[in-house]
Amino acid sequence: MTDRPNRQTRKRLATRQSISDAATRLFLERGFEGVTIDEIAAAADVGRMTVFNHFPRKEDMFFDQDQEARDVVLDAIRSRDPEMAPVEKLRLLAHRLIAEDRSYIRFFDESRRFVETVAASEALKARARAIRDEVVRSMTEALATSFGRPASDPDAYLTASLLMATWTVAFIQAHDVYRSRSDPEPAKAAFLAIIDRGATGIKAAIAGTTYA
Amino acid sequence: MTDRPNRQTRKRLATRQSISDAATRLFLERGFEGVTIDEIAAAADVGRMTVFNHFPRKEDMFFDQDQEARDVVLDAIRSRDPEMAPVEKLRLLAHRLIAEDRSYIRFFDESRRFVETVAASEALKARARAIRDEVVRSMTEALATSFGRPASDPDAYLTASLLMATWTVAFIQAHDVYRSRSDPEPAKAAFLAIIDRGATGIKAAIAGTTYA
DNA sequence: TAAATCTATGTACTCAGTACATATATAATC
DNA sequence: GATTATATATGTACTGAGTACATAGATTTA
Repeated sequence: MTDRPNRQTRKRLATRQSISDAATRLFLERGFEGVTIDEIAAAADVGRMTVFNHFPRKEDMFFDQDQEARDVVLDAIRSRDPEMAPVEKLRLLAHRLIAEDRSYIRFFDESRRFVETVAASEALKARARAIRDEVVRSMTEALATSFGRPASDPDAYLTASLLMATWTVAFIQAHDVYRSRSDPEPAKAAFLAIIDRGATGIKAAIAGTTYA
Repeated sequence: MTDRPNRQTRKRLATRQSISDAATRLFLERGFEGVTIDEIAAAADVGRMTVFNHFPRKEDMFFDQDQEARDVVLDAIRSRDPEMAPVEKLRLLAHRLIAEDRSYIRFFDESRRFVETVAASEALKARARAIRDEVVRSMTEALATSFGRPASDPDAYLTASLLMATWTVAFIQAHDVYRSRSDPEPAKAAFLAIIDRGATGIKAAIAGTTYA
């Protein structure tokens, strides 16, 4: 199905990947602020400007894989289901993702280093927050349009914000548990407990609206 | 009561204020990215290093007044009241602040320019998000300790996050309404409608916990 | 008054990011 | 297949925020 891209594209993607790989490795080793663009360029054996060609911001090299995680959530919202309200659908999605041990909500040593690297850097935390904001906007739009409402509907915005707040707390809290116990199971349980609590609350918050 | 500070302190505060004033005026005129630190120093008639002395980050010059707003919320949480749960207390606080027309939730031309300046700058939006994160941490701690729980209690964290999400949506949505209507009254109504919805949801989310 | 401290400020630096030019590889067209 | 167009890699030179470090002068304290 998916045509193999032509040589130009293959080369471009290979260059991009080697920059991303070199950068991520260095960031995990020495921390985000402990690595310069010049060092990344040298490690990936490309010119400095090539780095900026592929990643306009330094932070983009670290958060280079998260599109898939966003799409899973957005797809769940977009595939409107007359049988089930979106909040419940996302709650069940969380349970399924945990059960299936999907990489972006998995608890293992590398994800711990990842989380710790973010926590140690103001710039990475800032970018993580910006990404969450952008996902809230996408969720708002997906919710509103899939119910035939204007894209900036306040109820959709509130719903999306509360969902994101819940998922964020669940993620951070679960990683805290994992850090102290080094066992994925209690972390998973903590994650789902918070998701369930949040879902209960959000349903109450939007009772009586289009999205209930 | 409050002793008049000594001359050294008075001079320091005066210098700080004149930098903050010059910076804010320039930011509102030309946008955050359109002003350099050198220009701010010149406008305030101080050396460049003096600016960094008082404001380690450029963004600090813009968000220089918001401590009061944070304290009002945190004080409400800290003054534990056996008669009323904290979520309800904050809901009523929101109504009171709107009724009293308090400056940090007021809708008038200058606040609109302020909000628009933030919206136009990635750096200012990033700092606003960081401040919200910090307030969530303070609220979590205030909630947890005022109920005699460990400072990082997950239920307190979820409560604080949902509260902040609600207040943020209310603020942004209300300013959207104000921007389109130029009338504070519908904006106030929009603000309180969202606060009330959020409060209902959060109460449901934390039913059965210490904080209900 | 002398010593200690605080505040303002200068110099010189690092590093992310931008503007602009250009060479080279690849793709598209005749 | 030669030619033209485009995409990618890369260099040079710059801007502007922020840091490290030194120091002068004002103010406070002993």
